This record gives sequence, structure tokens and C-alpha cells, in this order.
Amino acid sequence: MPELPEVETFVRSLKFGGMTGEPVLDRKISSAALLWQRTLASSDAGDEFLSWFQEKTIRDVTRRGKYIILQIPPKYLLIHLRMSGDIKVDDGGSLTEKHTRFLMKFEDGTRMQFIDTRKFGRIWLTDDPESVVHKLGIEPLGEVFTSDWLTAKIAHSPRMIKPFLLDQSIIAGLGNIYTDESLFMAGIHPKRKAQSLSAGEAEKLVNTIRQVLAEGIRLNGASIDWVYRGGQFQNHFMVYQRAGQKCPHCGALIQKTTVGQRGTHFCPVCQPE
DNA sequence: CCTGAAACCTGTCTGC
DNA sequence: TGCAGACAGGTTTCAG
Repeated sequence: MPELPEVETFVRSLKFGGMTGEPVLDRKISSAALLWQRTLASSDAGDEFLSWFQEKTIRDVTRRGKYIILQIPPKYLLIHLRMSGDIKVDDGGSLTEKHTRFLMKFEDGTRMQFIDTRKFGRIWLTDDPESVVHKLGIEPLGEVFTSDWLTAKIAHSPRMIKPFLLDQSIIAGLGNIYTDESLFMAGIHPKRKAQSLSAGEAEKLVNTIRQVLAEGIRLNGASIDWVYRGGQFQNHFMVYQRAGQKCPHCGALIQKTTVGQRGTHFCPVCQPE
């Protein structure tokens, strides 16, 4: 589910409070529980995984790509929400949610639940976050992501631009929604070959990606269906989930097709193939 | 290296 | 109402 803006919203909420409930920063853990074994992707603590959490304190919450990183000295707990992951912090007074896969209870009685209906989400407990995220590409909101950088990256790539942008080892954080929206804003057809983009198009794409992600974060992400809550970006979609409706720029009907096995929305006039 | 298909899962929505 | 089928914010693995 969540892409960079939604993950960033979770991180800020876990740190300062918000959609997940109370913040978890500086809370001391009393116990942890794993309710779906496969949710745990790996752990440096081995069989001691659950007991390791006792008496540890969450000291920071950060993000890398779509991974949430909880710093719990001397280790790090990484969380990837995949398609349906969710995090809630509450006072621990009510029953555990139906789809809770992992949870931490704090000494003050509060609790953080990792809820994941489809069970695709994963967590890692590690001494070194890099061992998990080392294959990720650059941050699209970082300083490295410039038109020169993208121009060089796409130079010899015969791939279609949409799967290229979704490749987390190139750029970390873009998902289906923000890729469709960015390509629309840049006027680029999702099936165009990466290497076919002009320097001007590459520059425009960099700018629209940064702009769309920033707007997504400003609006706390996009809430669609039952999966994510609290966001407002869904009210600003130009093409995503708008097949058959009018393009906000030219009035042509938005089309939906499949690109790289992903539902893909675009304007046939603004984004010529 | 690139693409498509399948797998991992459950829930929702659509059409008959 | 029931039921089959399609589809869903992601990633990995495998075949061609």
C-alpha cells in the first residue's frame, strides 16, 4: 500500500503523534509478541527475538525508501508495510486488532500494533539497517536526485519509463500512485523507453516527481478503500483511479491499461506514446 | 539486462 | 443472496 508519502506520514506520526495515535519516541518496551511468524523476515537476535525487546527504549524513528526504521539501541527494527500494512498506537485497553501481526507493549501500558491484513508486510531486527536496505536507490527528495542524475541513469536504458521509476534499486519510494501522477504531470507516456526521454523531459520529470511527492506528504498521503486512513491526497488525483473521467488539463478521457503488470492510468492526449 | 507470469495473502466490489 | 472472478498503495523469484 503505502508509498513514500504515506510511509513518511507514519514516521512523523510515530515520532510526534498523529494518525497512528500517540508517539512511540522514548517509550520503554516491556514485551513484544509475534502473531504471524512469516512477518519476521530476519533477526540478528535469533531465538531471542521476542525477549530481546524487554527493557529497550525507542530512541528515533526514520525512513529509507518505503522502510520505517525504529532505532532501539543497540539494534534497529525495520518495518515494510507492503500492500496492507498499518500501525496503530493505543492505550492497550482494547482487544488486539483482528489482523495484528506484531506488537510491542510499553511500560506505561500503551501499545504499538503492526496490523497487516494481507500478510505481505515484513519486519527485521538488525544491528545494521544497511544490511536490509543496501540495495535501495537514491531518495527522490534528496539532493542527489537531479535532472543530470536522471539523464545519466536513463541514457542507455531500454526499459519502459514506468517500471524504471518503480524499480526501488534506482529510486527508492515511488509506487503505483505517485508514478502515474508524476508521469501525467510531466506529459510522458508510461510505456515510453527511458532512453527516449529528452533532456527537457527528464528535467520536467524530476521536478514533477519532487512536486507530487511533496504534495502527497503535505496532505498526509492518499487514503483509498479500507487500507490507509488519514490522508487527503486522494482528492487531488489527476489520473489515478480516474479512468473514464475527464483529464483535468485537456478534457480527454483518462485511460487505464496495464504496464509491467500494474494498473496504469494516463491521458492519451497529454501523454502521447 | 528486460519482460511477463506467478507467488505471497485477504478483503472488496462487480456482474450474473 | 449467492458465488465466481477481477482487482488492490509491493516485492521477489523464475522462465524465456
